Amino acid sequence: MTISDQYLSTADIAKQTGSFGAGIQLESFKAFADSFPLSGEGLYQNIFDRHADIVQTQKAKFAVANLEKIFSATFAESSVSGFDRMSLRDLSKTTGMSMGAIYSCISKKEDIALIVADIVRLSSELTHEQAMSAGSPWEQIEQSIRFHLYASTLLQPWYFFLYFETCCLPEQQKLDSKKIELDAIAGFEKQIKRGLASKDFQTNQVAMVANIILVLLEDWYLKPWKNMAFSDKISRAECEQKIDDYHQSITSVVRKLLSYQGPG
Amino acid sequence: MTISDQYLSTADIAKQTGSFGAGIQLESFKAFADSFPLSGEGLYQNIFDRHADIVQTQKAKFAVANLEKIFSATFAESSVSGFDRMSLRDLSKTTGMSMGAIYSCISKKEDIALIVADIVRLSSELTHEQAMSAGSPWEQIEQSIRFHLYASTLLQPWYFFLYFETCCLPEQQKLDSKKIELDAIAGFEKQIKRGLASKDFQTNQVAMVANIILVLLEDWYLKPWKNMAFSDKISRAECEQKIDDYHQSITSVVRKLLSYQGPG
DNA sequence: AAATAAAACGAACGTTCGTTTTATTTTATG
DNA sequence: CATAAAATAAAACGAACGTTCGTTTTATTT
Repeated sequence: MTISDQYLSTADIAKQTGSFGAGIQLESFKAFADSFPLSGEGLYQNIFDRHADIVQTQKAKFAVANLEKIFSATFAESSVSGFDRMSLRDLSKTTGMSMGAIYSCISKKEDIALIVADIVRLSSELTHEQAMSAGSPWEQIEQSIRFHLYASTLLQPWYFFLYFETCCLPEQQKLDSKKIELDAIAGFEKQIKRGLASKDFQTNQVAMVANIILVLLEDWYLKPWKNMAFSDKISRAECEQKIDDYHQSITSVVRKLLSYQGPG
Repeated sequence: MTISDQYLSTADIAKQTGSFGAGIQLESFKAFADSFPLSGEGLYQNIFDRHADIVQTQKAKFAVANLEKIFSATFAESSVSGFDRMSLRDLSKTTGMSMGAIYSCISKKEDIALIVADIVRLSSELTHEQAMSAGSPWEQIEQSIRFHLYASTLLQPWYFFLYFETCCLPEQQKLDSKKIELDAIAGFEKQIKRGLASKDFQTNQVAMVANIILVLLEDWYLKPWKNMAFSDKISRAECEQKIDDYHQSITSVVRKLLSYQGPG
């Protein structure tokens, strides 16, 4: 059994609760953030629930607060110097936690990276599920891009970390990480082909257009300095505006490449 | 004086020799490889010349052979585990060199990353120079893309390494690395604006199109598993074919986005 | 053959890291 | 207040790391 197998996928959770990925709102970024299960406090509550074997702290209240400290500090430090160079002694200082406190949230340093990989995988599965929902081919693509932008904005440091620290992970998680990307491209290809079949789209570069969508989505969370949507200094309204602008840019390009003339 | 300042730029070299970046052929990949100064043996000879302060081995013959071993092994190992995790003891085993031999080519581990940053910067400057050459706006863009594809194919492990190991570098080199990307985008924007001015192109998404070109070029050397152009198993002719196919894909997309109807 | 200098060797050093253990104190909650 | 959970601070451990350096090998010249 690989490590990625031992945690429940969204499909498993859906079987149990019937509602994990359901009811996610796309009307606005605020509505999305409020309904997305991996947002705000819910994110760390999810980690606490999903990784009970790793997190030794028993009370959710303490675990959630400390996990937030650990991951925030990890992202801040490793985005500058890399995960390997971040020592747990540094982490202890920047979080204000003792070594003992850190080691009651994780059992080893690598757990931090493993949990990030798990969360991003989970988020990607939610994104992938949404892509299967009904609507015209164009609506589907537009909504998928929106979902991906919203999710990767909320989880920007997580997506960023997984992309650049993949080589810190065991072999299976490396493969999982690559599979996330390939699945995303395959999803867009499928949507484009559907539009070709219904004569909504016209192109002989299905793979290329799908790939462009993906790399533009990656660009969003990998190069936050290109857009300033992730700064703490801007308001949520400004952030929402930037996301909408970028969404508009991508869909405009894709519309042109798919020769889509219809509404939307 | 920053470290990047202490090595000659292509402009400085051009002043001295008048020919470092001149005469690079774009007719075919083979012609390019033969005329590109950072290709084959010339690459390590260049390192030996440019970094005489680092490389303590005196005879070029030995230095070139050992530098090739060191960098080849570094790229092989660090693309899997990352530069920080690659120990110099591993490097000693895989290269068959002793620790002492390694330390007569470099003065410290970080030198390896610094030299990679220098070579990629040099290659990018050559690319940037070429972009200034004459021709119609469309020819210029097409040629720039071709130059970038050829150079980043020959130096794929170098470009790849710099992208993923930037955080292992000192602050100045981190900034340099980001500047390379921003300059490339700015270069494409300039070319697009030129085409807009001459009415060859038509778009209201200059920055977006320039950015798309860049991320597609990055995709080429960052995700070699998408295309198999970097495998040792394929012939140079097959490799050239794959580059041409990808070049065709990019230019086709860009032509569409710039509404370019003319020849080419 | 002898001399020389470059190159290669590899054991050893000091440091840092992840991790564990210890004893003690603080905090939350019934 | 009582008690269990949580957090603290400090010390210690062993493994692994980058780096150094005295020595040996090799190639070339005298």
